Amino acid sequence: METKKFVLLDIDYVTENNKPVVRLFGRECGNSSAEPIIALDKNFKPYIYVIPNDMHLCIQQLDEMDIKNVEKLTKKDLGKKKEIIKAYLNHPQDVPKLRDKIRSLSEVKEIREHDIPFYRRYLIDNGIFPMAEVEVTGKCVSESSNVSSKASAICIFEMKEPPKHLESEFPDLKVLSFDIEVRNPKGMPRPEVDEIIMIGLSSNFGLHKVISTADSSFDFVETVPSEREIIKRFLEIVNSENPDLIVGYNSDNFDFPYINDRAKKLGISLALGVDGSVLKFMRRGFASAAFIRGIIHVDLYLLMRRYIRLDRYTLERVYKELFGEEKKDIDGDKLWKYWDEGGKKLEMLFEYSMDDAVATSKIGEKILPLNMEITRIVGQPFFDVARMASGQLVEWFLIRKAFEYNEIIPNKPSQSEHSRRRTERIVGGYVKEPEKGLHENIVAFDFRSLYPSIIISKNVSPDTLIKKRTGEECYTAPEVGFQFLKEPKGFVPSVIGRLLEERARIKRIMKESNDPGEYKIMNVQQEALKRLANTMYGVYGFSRFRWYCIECADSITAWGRDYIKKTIKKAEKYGFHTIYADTDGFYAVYKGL
DNA sequence: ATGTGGCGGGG
DNA sequence: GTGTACGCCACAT
Repeated sequence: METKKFVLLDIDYVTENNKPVVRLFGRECGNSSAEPIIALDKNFKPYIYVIPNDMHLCIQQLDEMDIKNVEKLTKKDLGKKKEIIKAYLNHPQDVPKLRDKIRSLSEVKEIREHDIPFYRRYLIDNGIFPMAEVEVTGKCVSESSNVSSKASAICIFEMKEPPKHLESEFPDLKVLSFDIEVRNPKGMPRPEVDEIIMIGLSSNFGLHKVISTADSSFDFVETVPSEREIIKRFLEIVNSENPDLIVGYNSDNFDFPYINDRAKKLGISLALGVDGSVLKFMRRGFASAAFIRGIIHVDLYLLMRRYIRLDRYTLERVYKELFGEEKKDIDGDKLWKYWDEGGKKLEMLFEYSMDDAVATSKIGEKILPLNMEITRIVGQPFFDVARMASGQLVEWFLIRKAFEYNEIIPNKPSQSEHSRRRTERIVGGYVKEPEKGLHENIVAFDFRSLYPSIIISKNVSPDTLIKKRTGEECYTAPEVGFQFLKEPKGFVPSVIGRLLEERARIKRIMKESNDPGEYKIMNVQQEALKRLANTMYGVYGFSRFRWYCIECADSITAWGRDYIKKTIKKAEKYGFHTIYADTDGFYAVYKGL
């Protein structure tokens, strides 16, 4: 038996002998030349929760269905203790196959946690976090230099015990950014006819180049004989450098699909994965996501849309917003002319290609740390986290917390429940339309984390919401009149409370820190905690969420309106006239008494 | 007011 | 893959 420590980058499962085998992908921390590790766990079983009418009869019915591996458990369901059944199944795919049948058993009141993807379940139940270190115990089963088409060595490790989470430093990861150029003389590039002419690469490990079929006097240009060789060279670089992350700009929907289409046409297998698997695409609703096993592909376009509010999200616009510098741009419709003309124009095109890859790199450097930190808190794979909306982030964070607090996770709303919820309207924050004119000597006031504070101080949570009045002490929301128990502390208020405490703790340490590197990391950590706390309110008001609670959402905004109105009134007594107010802050001018 | 359709980014 | 989902705006009715 030996142990290995590595940064957890990616996770999935494969099926062996009809049993799931979880695979953890990672690389030894702080050693950029270390080989990738794939740790296998054959001992994690899929399960769902069954809430029975009668415990004994229900177990009998499950037994008749050939579900013999069951455990009795006590869990909380929105704070209420319940005796439930944890029913193990053989394979994750048995869950969608069998759940309807289980649900319809006469002794089954409800089934729960039947739609948590297996790898997510694994992360939650084992308390391990992507982008943080894990320690595994077992043995290395192969130190192969030839797994499928992989050029480099890889360690395959068989785990004998569950993995352990290690409190670890922020990992130093190898990040490769890329960007392709296409010769498209007619409208948008069409992969059937328009060839790739350049692939620009930039990284934080010294690799900066443009691979192309054209010659150049620039040192950063590597010339190869054909488009086929451009793609092969790209593959070769990824396989030999083993970056932890690959970033692109709109690469989910353009660069990777395009490379994929061209590779198919040229008969190249895009074996980019750490396990030798090919580039895959996952349909995620309206969009698609490009996926490389064992390497995290992040599309920065998606992150930027979440990170800053802009009218447009072109690479140029985003770059200017973040760095204040203009980036030279070539009109997409004319790009092919630069290529065809050659000479000076071609050199400009090379510069543009390199520039785009570098800009992508720089944007990545700027926003990846925050998102990695969010990943370390939410505890789902970075690939997923980088594609989740803020509400989903909060929901998956709460799902993890629910496991820690021994709470059963609420089910997702059914289609009909979802449409019912959509008809419910929540009154928002208080807005006072701004007074026209140029105002001088303005004072600004705003509440710090207004909604999170209300949730905590008024204990606003679905499990503390009073449905029928008893004599217990409670908080009553203004206007709407909903009531919340003072004790015990609700699930969501507890979780937000812990987030804000942790943030305060980090901010305290920051004040005493004189190490700029450490300071920067802690600043990102507290920022991530703040963002998560501030979006927590959303889970109550978004119709498709598990913790939807319109009474909670309505009460929070009602208290918010109450607080700001009272504050404005108080300011008036001291001679301040408010000229504009919105939700959690206002601007005023001093008029005197 | 309500419904439907298209689009974002990329070259 | 314990799949399958956005949110906004323009335009029409």
